[in-house]
Amino acid sequence: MKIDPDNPADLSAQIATAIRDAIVSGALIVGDRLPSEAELAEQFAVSRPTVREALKRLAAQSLIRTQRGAFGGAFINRLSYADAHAQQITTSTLLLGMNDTSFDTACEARFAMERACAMLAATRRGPDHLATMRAEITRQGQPGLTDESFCASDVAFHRALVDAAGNPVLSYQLAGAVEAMQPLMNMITFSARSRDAIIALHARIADATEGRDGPEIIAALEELERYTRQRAQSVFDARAARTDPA
Amino acid sequence: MKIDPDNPADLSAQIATAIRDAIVSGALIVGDRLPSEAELAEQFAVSRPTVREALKRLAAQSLIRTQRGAFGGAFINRLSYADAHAQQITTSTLLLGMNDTSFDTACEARFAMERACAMLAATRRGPDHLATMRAEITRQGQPGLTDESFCASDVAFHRALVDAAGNPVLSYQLAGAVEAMQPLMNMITFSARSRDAIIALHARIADATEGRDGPEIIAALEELERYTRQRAQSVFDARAARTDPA
DNA sequence: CGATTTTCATTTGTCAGACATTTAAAAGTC
DNA sequence: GACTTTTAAATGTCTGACAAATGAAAATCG
Repeated sequence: MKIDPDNPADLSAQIATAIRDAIVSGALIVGDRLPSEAELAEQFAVSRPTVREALKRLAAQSLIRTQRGAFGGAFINRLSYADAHAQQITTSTLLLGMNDTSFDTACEARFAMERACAMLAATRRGPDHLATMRAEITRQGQPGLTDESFCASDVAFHRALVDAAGNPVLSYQLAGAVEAMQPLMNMITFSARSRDAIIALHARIADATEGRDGPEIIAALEELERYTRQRAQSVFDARAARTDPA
Repeated sequence: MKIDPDNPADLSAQIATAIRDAIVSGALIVGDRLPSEAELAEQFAVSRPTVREALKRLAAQSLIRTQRGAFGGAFINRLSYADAHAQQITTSTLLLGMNDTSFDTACEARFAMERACAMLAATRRGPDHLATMRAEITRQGQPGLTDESFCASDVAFHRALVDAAGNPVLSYQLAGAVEAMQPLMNMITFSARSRDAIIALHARIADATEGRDGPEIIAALEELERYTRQRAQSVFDARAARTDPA
């Protein structure tokens, strides 16, 4: 674990990279304790604040956790699915928000991936997944629900479908795709009529999931994608006509 | 943008979260310049090193970039697909490596997602994608190729297939699933015969992509998943028999 | 002797002040 | 006007220090 002292730029970044590489390569494993900040400072021939900046970089990625006190220090963290989930959602949200990704592109990716869960969900769905889906459908039908709450419930419904696939890796990957779409979906105002159409499709998905009919889930998701993109298109068209009435 | 000064724990984490929230919510947009470290220190009523630790946390997630000199400072970074790609691969690799995720689970997720690209890839594939796929197939057939190189070429082949779908969001999401599998795949030794089987399936995928036959791509990928899992199983069985000859 | 309390060394969290380095704008010069 | 020099602002780094937490060891007490 060495750094290049001739490169006077970004010492803390170099140190962080060196330690990260040691973790990824397996030289440092979960639970291992890093040397104390003072010892690291001596090893890398830098000051303690510089070491600390490097450690904070790693902490930001949940690679280490720190503990104060005697026999405390920085420990290699087990990257949990929950941590990875959260990171993925933040990253995906920013990615969509900052790169003027078109609604269609995001929508296409999201439904393509969600359909990938359909067959597994049909096989492995349990009563809890079905219960969640039914509950969210009920909520979506309640009058007076704000658009934000409707979208949140929509996300919860689809998460239940994804989780029904019973594959944590798939759930983690899909989290970004499904949840990051929410800010984009929030830009769409859902009329009562379009809500009914969506709820009907959700019911169709829930029924198909209950009946373990994978192809039917896929068909319903395709229909939902088509409908969502059409709704978005009309919203965007209306907005364009309002701001640019030429 | 406020922090809780009564909570004396993790001031730098609080500051980082406050700024990150401002970015995610859109209060700070790409290109905006944060106040200088000295000004931030004054605003949050903390010292400059503490502010710096917070900024390094954000830099670790590629949320900001810093520039030295007059009129320098910390600027909100545009999160590029390339940055997100790299982060995703690191996170996914660590996730698989640290949570004793079974090979089957990872494999199932990876192929499920990859099949989600098949229809789009059949529609949108260009000559460059085909060329890459053919080139990698050729490389995979060369004698004397190490297992690591074979796996690397395998990843490149599948990346080409994913990229052929022509959806950057999908490419970003898939990067984690496909590339993070590589360390797991590297644990498998590929005999000449199993390489031939894989190459044959790759050729089948390339042919189907060329013929824009989405269902055939999916069928070939399913076959490949089956074969991969079978190979892995026999490798693990052999290993278990060697270490535990009871 | 056993249980409880106290002490203490270790380590992270934070602060203050300082200097080096980089950078671009502003001032000066020909 | 074009070029050079100066300068102010900002990050990068260092030194030294103190506060707070924490678990182990020592001391104390029943």
